Amino acid sequence: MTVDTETRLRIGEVAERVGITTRTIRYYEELGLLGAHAGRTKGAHRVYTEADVVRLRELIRLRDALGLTLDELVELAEAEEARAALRDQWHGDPSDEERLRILDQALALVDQQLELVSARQQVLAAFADELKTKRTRLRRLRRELESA
Amino acid sequence: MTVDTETRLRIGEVAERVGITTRTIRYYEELGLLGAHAGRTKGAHRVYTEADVVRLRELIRLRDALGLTLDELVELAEAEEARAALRDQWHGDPSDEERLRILDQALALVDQQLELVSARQQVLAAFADELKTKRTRLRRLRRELESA
DNA sequence: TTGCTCCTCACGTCACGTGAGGTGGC
DNA sequence: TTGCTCCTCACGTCACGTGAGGTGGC
Repeated sequence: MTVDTETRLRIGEVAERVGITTRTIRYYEELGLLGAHAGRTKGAHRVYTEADVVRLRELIRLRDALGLTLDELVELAEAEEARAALRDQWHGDPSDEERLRILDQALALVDQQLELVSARQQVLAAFADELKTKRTRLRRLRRELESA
Repeated sequence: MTVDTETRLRIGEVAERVGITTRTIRYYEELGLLGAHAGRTKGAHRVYTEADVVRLRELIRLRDALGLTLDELVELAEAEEARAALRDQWHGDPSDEERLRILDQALALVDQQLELVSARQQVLAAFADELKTKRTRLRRLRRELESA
């Protein structure tokens, strides 16, 4: 899963690839969800890489599929940064207890997201069942009508 | 599936049962999603039945699970009313072609919703797979650390 | 009568949409 | 040079949230 960090993308290209508008991208940057490229002088074009596309897709999925608010996304991003900082220490030389703590935090987050996914899946499954029952009933009526 | 149309509910009770706020209920009424009880004098309390609770739950599910906008819900409600009007004719004595047309419209709507559900299910399934892979990896790391 | 829930404005907020007017890179 | 895409305000919109101030039913 190596990501191309060479190709420079413009905001319009990124927006099209992810399926959102440029306004959304600027808004997310404003909220601190997109680590605005530091060395950008005011008025200059924003420059992105494939890594930004991946990140944006992930944010959009958390928003749409799990229904997270942007505030929750910001929280999550902050927690991720904290974990990234810890991950840098990983190869440094933390104690085993420290490493366990890092892993357990990561596991808790994954479990939490899995539960949200599971809850949504149950709602959708129930909905699908209902719709299929409805469809069966309608189809039966239709057959009866045609054979009459 | 007979629905209690006896018990009179107040807006606060309805809100609690459905899991939304009273503001949302009033807003939906304003948009025409909730057939405001006609004979209500200005300032008088709104009165609901179990049927309204069922309807609201359905609207909320279409909003949350399928991501429909309120505009789309209004459209859908209008289409439903049109179908309800036709259903009243059903027992009247429409031609067989007319009946077929009614059934086909209903089937088209159900199919359309099933496709939306299916699309959402696929996204969630892919997400769940990713999270489970992540979890497995984290757990393996954790075991290795503990047995060291 | 006393709370409690309801009522109607009406402004605030979240997550962007949509121009206006101007500048920069192939 | 000419389009095209980008830039920054800044106001608009959708779907409600949140009081303010007042009235009605157990």
